[in-house]
Amino acid sequence: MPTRRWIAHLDMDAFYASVELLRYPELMGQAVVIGGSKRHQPLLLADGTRRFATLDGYAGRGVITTATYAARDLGVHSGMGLMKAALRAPQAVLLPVDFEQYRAYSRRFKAAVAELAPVIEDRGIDEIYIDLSEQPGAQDAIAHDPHGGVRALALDLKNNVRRATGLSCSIGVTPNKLLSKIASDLDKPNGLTLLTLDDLAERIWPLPVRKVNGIGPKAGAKLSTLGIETIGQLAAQDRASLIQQFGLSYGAWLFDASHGIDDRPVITHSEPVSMSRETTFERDLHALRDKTALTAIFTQLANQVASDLQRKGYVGRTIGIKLRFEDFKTVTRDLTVAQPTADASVIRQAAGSCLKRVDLARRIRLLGIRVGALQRSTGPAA
DNA sequence: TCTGGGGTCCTAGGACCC
DNA sequence: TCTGGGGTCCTAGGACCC
Repeated sequence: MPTRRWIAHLDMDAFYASVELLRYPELMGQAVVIGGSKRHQPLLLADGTRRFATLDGYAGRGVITTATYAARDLGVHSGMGLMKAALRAPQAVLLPVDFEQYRAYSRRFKAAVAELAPVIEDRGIDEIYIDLSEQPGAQDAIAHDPHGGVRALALDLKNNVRRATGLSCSIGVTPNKLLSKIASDLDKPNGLTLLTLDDLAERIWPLPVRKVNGIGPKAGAKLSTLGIETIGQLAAQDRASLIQQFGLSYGAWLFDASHGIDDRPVITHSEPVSMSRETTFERDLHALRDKTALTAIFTQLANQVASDLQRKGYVGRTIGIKLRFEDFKTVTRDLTVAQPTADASVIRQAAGSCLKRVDLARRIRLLGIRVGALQRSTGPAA
């Protein structure tokens, strides 16, 4: 392991929305949000132009998965309910999600990076970490002129991604994953940010604690009640008091993170731990009054998760369900069976016995089925 | 006008075994 | 028989991420 690592974090800019703009270039520069169901597919008119749905009057339970930068300027962002977004930006164009298309572009941008730098960790559909430390050829450039060499390599990555996909991305390059993740966000879109530990106080410490990957809503709120808003303020705490407030594991991690310390390697291969399917109903359903509909959905979820497992070549031993009630309270139940399976009827039956252990007095808004403790299946599905 | 769907990891208690 | 300690598995919930 080299003493000095160079780790890149590459994040595609407004990925889903940008893929849609390739398909509908006439929307370039406009406020566009992606989310919801296939109902609002654009209509091709007789004169060859397209008619797009807008957020105005949207009714339903969808959320925004991605918004263009123009839409973000209107105060809407990913995760926001579409009905709330419709009040803020009624004229924004609404497009349905097309995961198959995004997955195709995801494969393309990752392949374009791999041509130049093969040590890649997948972090979902639109981002990756890349270990540049051992780059053959880059090594000399890095040794002679660390910043120039690394910058040139990162620019090559951006160019290759654009050539292969027509899309822009933002890259952060630093000595570790934690800092690179923050850095890639500093100059979005189409950004390139190089930082070393010498830049910590000036570039990282002024940022809000929530910019750290791993500090979420709960930890952020607790830090705020302690008067800690920025990463610098977090770094000014002593380790012992953070451990006292947050426990040994998380407290020590908070301390290290605020000082830019992160030794995690770039993981180039990982096996899935679980696979699941879940669905939120258009209206809340009652276990007795809507028994027929619920039964059909339950069977469909079991079939879907079974076919996912079979297609990808896995079997699992722990079968579980997830329910979310009308009051948004969520419960899970699971059951570990003797023989790992990918069989829809076995999964359905085990999930059914989990369901019997839940009090179904309240109406249900979400139902899910999960299979965990996965192993690779050998031969034809058991 | 409440909040999608797909994941990972951690914690904690109880069962069970040696 | 009145009572230790360690290890692993199972289950439930929750924080967090993309």
